[in-house]
Amino acid sequence: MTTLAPQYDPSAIEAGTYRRWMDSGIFGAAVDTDRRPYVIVIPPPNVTAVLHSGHGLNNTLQDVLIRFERMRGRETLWLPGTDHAGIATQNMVERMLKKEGKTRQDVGREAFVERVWEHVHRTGGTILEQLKAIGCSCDWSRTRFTLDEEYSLAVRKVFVSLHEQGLLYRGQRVIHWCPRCRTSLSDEEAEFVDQDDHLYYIKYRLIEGDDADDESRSYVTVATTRPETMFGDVCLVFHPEDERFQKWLGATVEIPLSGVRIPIRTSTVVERDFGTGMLKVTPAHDANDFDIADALGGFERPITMDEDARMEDDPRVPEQLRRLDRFDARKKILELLETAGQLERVDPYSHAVRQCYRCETIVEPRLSDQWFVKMRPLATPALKAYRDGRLRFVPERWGKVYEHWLMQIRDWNISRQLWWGHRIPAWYCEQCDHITVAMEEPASCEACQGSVRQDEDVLDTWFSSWLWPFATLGWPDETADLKAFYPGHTLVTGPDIIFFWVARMVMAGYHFMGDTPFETVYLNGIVRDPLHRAFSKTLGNGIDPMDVVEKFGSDAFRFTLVAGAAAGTDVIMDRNDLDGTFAAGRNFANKLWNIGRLIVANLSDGATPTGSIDPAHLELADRWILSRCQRTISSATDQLERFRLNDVANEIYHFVWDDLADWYIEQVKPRLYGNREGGDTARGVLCHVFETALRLLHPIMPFITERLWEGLPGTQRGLLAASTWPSPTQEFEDDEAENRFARVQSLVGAVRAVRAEYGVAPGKLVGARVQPANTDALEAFNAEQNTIERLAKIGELSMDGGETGGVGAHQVLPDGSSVFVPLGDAIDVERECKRLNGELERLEKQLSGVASKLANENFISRAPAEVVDREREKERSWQEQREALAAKLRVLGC
RNA sequence: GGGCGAAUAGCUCAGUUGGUUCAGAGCGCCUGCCUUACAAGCAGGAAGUCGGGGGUUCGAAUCCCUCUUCGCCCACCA
Repeated sequence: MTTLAPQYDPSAIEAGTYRRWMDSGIFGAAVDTDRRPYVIVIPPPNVTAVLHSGHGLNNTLQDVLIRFERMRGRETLWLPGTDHAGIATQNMVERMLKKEGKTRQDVGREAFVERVWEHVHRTGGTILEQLKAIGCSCDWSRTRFTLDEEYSLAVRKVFVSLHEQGLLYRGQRVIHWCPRCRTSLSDEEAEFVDQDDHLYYIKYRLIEGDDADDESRSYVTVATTRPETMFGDVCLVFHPEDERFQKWLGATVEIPLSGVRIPIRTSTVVERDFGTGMLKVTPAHDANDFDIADALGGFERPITMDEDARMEDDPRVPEQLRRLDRFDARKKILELLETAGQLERVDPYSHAVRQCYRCETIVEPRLSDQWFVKMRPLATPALKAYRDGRLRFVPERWGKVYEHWLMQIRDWNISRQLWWGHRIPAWYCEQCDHITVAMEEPASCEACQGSVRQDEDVLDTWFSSWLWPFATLGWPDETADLKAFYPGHTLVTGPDIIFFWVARMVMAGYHFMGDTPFETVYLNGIVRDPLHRAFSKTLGNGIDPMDVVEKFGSDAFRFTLVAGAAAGTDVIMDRNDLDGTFAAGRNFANKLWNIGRLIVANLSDGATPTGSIDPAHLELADRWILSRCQRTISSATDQLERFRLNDVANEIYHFVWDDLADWYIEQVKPRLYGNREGGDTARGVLCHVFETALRLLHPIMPFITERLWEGLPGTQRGLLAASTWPSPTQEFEDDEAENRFARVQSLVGAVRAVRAEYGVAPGKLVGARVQPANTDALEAFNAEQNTIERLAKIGELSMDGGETGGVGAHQVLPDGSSVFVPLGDAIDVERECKRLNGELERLEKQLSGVASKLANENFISRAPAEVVDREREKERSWQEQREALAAKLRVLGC
């Protein structure tokens, strides 16, 4: 046992404590055990990420669950790792290159990928070290990376199997194209953002017949938000039942500026009330238009913009517009249309456009060849799992979001035109049309033995992360890990990736493993600033968890997050007020520390070994705290099982601070000091209760509890992290003791209130006479004399002081009993009267001031209403104060 | 356009099946205390028409309707 410093210094113990856990190997999961497994896979952070508060919250919650289940005796596996995060990481390295004035094309694919690996090897995995700093008890021996060689094998295996099963195909579709990242994106990666925009009404010249190139031309007006796409138009369509346009069915119009001629057709997709009721169809640059043109049949799909979203160098595009960026082109086109008199009007129009989720560039719909996964067959079991209750969400409402998405799921574009990621295992024949899909590079084309070249693209990052729960365990091999730890149990993540990741993991889990990868999805909230904005790098409003750990300790950080975040609710943190934000956790850690110090200081001589408390010697306060302790155990266990982690934190907090520190410890102090009667019992109970509190608190505050645990007496107690969660039993539950102690508390509270009110000096004893409301209460009070006297010994209260009748104050207790607190001997009545009279005088002066103000017509009529109200409020509160003072003076008889 | 959520003390938020325990917590504020575990503390205190309105009920912060204000998600009216 070592001595403890008066103030808790987390930095002095945390690193060493973590090392002891690591050395003991308790974070490692064993496969050869009878214990029931409990598995969480970490949401793998980007390999180049540094820890932010969101990670802090997410991983703390996981660690709380893991440590809780570990202490409950389950074989826990918390599997850590990182994600290669295709676009994000590639962008990061591209930005680095840019500083050197280079692009990835300049350095070439191989050198670029080499460069990314270098970066990953140099700075990657920083975040994992930071997770250790906040106490995460992952099984680090099983750390995985989504680009590990074994992991890549799983990814290829999945690609090949899906292909064999007919669930994977290469198709030409209009996909979301990010011209900045120069890659296609899935629907989920192209997020909606509202934009104030314009609707342009453009006049297409009507060609009456083949030879109608005369001046009797009329126009058809079409509304569009993207005039720059019009060179890719293949027809105009209106609703087949729209009377207005019937006469033009089959007619030909000319695309403005380019003069390309296109027909007018019909489609039921058209909304008659929108725009002019006439829609331009651009199959290569709009997904809907693609479908319309496809349904009509027989149209080309001209691509009129290149990969950088510049107007294509193509005969369809007027020469002066070629190579222009799409938005510059739009401006130019509008000018030209205006000049030509073909811009009928421009309406303001706000709508949602899609942008790249990584760089926020507006995406351009673009026709291209991509690999797609047929999702509907995969979605079916994932939906069923939710509906059958095999998979549940906390909070429940997210389940509906999950369900809705799966019901309207569309095929998943998994090709990315990037260099960083899993290269698509498909090889194209140079001679024939055959595509060879295989685990390893084929020597030649399967069909014709021609030479082959591999697909240039890589796979969507999420195409590897959706395998995380089983690919990390060695799949497709039938490893011992896989057998032992699949399916897992809880997934803790943010609601923002329900579609990207959660739903897809469930689909992959059922498809490849035949079971859900986890039973419960716990969605944590988002960490926000005081203006409720999410933390972001660009806003600079975030809090670096490492700063907090350094300043207040990991436990303060963790406690604040856990206590402050009910499931699914956001956590507010103010980077400009770290002290305020983390006060609860920091103060609580210090409180624990000092309870520990008191115990250590008083336990050295003759502590009763924990667990051998003799019921016969227990006093009321002992029975009370043991009962409260037992209830806290039951309740905390229950709340933890229901994922109400904030309730767990707050309940233990109040038990430790209010019950243990403020009442029990104050009550037993007299027994603790020296060799008093009952001292050993008090020490035994105190030790037991505190030890229990440490166990309960350990999952939330692992460092300080481990250190304090180490300081408690008892040989070979081992690590708290490897110890057990207190079992919820009824052993010490004692309603009677709780009720009776509650009466003591109310009595003591009443006396304290009187003391504060009348300025009784600290340390000065006052007496109290209780007139119990009924015989039950009378008995109870008589039985509690002992306890009350104990409290009296700390200098606040005695039951025998004071004269009946004399000067004193009455207080009514919740049970109806009344307390009389004689004050004659405790205060200098004369002086107190003088003081109170002085106060009263001052109040009267203030009151007459405000009264005359309020009587002043000018004031009432001219001053702003809220000022008048404020004065009225003042008057009211001063009048109340006057009443209170008068009452006090009456009590004191002056 | 559809859906979900939120509105409770100055601030950030709890409040589970409608009922003594419901009007709470932390921070902040006011008063008094350096009491031998802790001033990162102790004791006491002020502070809220539970967003507005209506309804159900013996009883509503809680259930229903409606309005207002915010936030999020989904969506092929270009």
